[in-house]
Amino acid sequence: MTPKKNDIGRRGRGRPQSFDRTQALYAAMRLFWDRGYEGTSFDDLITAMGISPSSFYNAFKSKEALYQEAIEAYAQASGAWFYDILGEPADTRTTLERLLTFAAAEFTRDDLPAGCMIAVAATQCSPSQARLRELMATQRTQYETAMANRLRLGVNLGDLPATTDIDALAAFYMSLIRGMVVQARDGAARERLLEIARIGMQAWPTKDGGSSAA
Amino acid sequence: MTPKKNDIGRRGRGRPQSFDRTQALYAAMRLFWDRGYEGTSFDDLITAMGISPSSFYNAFKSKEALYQEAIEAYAQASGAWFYDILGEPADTRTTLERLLTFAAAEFTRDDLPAGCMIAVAATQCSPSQARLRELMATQRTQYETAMANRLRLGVNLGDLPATTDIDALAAFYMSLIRGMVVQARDGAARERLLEIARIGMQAWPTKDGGSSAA
DNA sequence: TTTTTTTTGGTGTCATCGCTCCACAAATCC
DNA sequence: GGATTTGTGGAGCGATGACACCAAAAAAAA
Repeated sequence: MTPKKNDIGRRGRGRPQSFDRTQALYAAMRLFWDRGYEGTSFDDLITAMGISPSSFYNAFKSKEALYQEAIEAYAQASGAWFYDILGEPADTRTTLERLLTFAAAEFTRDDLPAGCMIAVAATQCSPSQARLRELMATQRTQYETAMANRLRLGVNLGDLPATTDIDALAAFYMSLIRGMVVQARDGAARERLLEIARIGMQAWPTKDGGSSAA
Repeated sequence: MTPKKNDIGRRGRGRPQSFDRTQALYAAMRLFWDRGYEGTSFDDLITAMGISPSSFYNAFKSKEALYQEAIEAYAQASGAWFYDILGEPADTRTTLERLLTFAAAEFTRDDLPAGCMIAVAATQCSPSQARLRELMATQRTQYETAMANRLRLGVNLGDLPATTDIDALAAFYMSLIRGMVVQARDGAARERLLEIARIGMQAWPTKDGGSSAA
């Protein structure tokens, strides 16, 4: 709570900002996370951020620009585990298992809104928000591509059969994760998400690429 | 386009409605389906329904009441396949397989909005829409409960191991379906959803309740 | 035909949304 | 200290959202 200096430092002469820009951004992020873009009003934002409209406009340009910044902040703060785990030097199956387990935990933290800010955002919105919708779809595609790349590496490493349909497998696990997000937002307990994750790992491809039926 | 009589018939004396209430309701349903509740404005609605504000108010009471009617219409028209398939006299695995396959097809019809009206609706919304949010969560719970009941029947029929965690398995498949909805809304092709469904069936419990690993 | 009941089109209204403007305050620079 | 530069609080604004009202219209009932 100690008022820190702005992270980008003084920009020259003139009156300094009376608020912590980073802190305000995080407050906005949490609101957007919980309520979505359209569900968060300007007044909600400036109240939660503790600043006036003019300060808002001066520091963040517009609600839409703030949302984009909030997404970036989310990706770096609360979404980094995804890429972190993908980059760990474990075998591919273990990596996916850790990813799902971590997702279950992250989606049910009691110090942050439930679920994920990006996973199901702007899937239903007014046509005037088409840009936002495409932005979120792009974000989701990027996460899915990152997973696909890790799975492809798994094929190269011999962790997965050469016949594996990488893109489909990535789509499957991302679908599962997004469904977990809906569960979390509807109030599901962490244990429930962990069970979903465990069952999801049963779908992991076998050497013969076939079913798990006896 | 021929003006049909209202499906509930004349209600007595007085001027008859000049529009088809059912048709107007379906037009509203499609808008809500595509844009969500908050993303659909009053003007959008009356334009798509082809009626005036007073006719709207007279016939549907309010936007929120209309939304509830739209959900019911959706459940009966575009969501019925879910319960239909659950009620088919196939073995449990086949039933789930058909459910996922049908979902992939239904979520990518070109004559209707992509995805599902309920699966990811109101997961992020303003606090003023708390009632709506709970309504949608309840709807989702009902679909999940219906699936759980069918799975429980499967245990009783011997289609599933007695040790199966029914609720977890239902949560898993509903999560997958909801994730498929996000994929569909982001523009995924039907084939992609079918692949997700196919992979999802790999997670089907085996007799030993264990992994499919060799 | 007259009365009664119901629907309709058009307009008005009140609140909210997302800014925007401006006079002032608080720093730095000289 | 004065000039300059930048941020701030608060008031206001145009647009949109979701109705709400009312007089006219159109049908059945008498």
